[in-house]
Amino acid sequence: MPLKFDSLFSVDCIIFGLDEGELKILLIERNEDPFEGWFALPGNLVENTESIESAAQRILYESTGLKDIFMEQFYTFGALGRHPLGRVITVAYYALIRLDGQKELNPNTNFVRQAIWMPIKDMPQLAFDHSRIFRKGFEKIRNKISYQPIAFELLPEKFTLTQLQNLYEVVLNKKLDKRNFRKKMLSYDILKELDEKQQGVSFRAAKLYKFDKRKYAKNFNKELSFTKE
Amino acid sequence: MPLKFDSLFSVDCIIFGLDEGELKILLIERNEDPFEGWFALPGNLVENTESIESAAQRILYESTGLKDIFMEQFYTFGALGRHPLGRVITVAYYALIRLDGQKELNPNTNFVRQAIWMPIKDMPQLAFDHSRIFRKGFEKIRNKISYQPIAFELLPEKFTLTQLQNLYEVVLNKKLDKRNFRKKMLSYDILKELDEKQQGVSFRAAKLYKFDKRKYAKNFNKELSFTKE
DNA sequence: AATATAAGGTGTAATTATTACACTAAGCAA
DNA sequence: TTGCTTAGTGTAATAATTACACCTTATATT
Repeated sequence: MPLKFDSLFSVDCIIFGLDEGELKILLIERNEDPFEGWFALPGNLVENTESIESAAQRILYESTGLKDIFMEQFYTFGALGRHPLGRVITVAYYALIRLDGQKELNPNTNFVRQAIWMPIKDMPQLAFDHSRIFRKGFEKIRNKISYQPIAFELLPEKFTLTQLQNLYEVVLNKKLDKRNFRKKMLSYDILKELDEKQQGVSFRAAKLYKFDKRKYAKNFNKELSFTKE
Repeated sequence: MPLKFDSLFSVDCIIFGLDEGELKILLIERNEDPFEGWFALPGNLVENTESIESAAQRILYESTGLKDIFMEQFYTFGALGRHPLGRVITVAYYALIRLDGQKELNPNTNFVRQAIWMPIKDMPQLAFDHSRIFRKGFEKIRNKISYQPIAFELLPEKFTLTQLQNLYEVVLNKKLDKRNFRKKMLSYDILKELDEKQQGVSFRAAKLYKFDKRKYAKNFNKELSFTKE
């Protein structure tokens, strides 16, 4: 095997989470060179005995303690200068996760100093070309949320329509009309209205809803459009 | 560099062309093992001194003689068993090209026995996991043609509205209404109507149009929707 | 010259989707 | 009881989509 074809490759993950209505992504602080002390996307080299998907799962687990997260591949980055130590091609994944209460992060590999949830509005400069990867991934979910029911993966199982609308507004970075949003969302008939209300709020409590996978599967071979306006 | 991270990786290309209204893709017949004598997508290993994009260009040139084709990356395949000789991860690209008259193919590398234009309706089983790659790429352009002006890259510079409609019908695999198609397409104001007509047809000649990049750039930051119906 | 053939080219009405817009209701807190 | 905050609701105007059929024009044939 001639050396000129030899390369390393890696996986990098953009993990989105919603914390009190604020969109965050998971970053690690690097504990080794290059870029020691910098924030980066969780990622590492792929071994040649594992599939890319399972590498993504393993690396995420080692960096953060999180397990069994559904991830979707979105792009592969291989510019020549992207890694200071030589040719490393990286396959980028994103995932949307439900934080609910527990969001402790427990990295268990020594090249990670800590893992944190970073509000996307405060994103620092990242190591390597990770800022670019992040922008491309964020663009991807912004686009995807408009026609696929991925918002529900970020919300708690039971949510109010206002929470749902806020999420769309945060991701799309624009205001939506309350009446139109509700009318449209309900018209798709993919939500189940529960007999429950929000608890512990100091104002009129809103009805809770669940995303109904059954209805969704029944009503949509074709795509939705959640966001024209 | 520990051996367990060592991998090879490659680029595979799906090149679409339109030949007398028929959609074809470019295949090579392999001249060496594994899969000697099988048809495959043009592809090969990426050297560690070239970017993925330039590797795609180089490999396409070696396999077919074609140069300076715009290619877009769409997915990376890395299942463990996908290559019989070991771990090879492949980055897949597609391109749409204008065949016009000249469509001779001149492979100049000895692992390619011949390169041919294969009608997509006659696609044979391909080497490696290339059938799967093809399906995913075709799905991608089918999706993309619905909201981006990529159809024009396949057509000759001057085309009739019927040719344009036929292309949409072939890619989307459904009939469209002539009046509605024309109304909508013209409403986007991205075509330039020429003072010329089709030549050499044995029936009433149709007006020729050009895609007008200027108008397109002016009229669209947002996306089109060519195909609801 | 007349006719046949084949595709080019065109409009309207019904339906559906999208947008803009503002007030009352409910629950809690002071 | 009053005030505060968010929940929840409808309508009318506009725009987009769909369904649908006939006349026109250029060429080829007799």
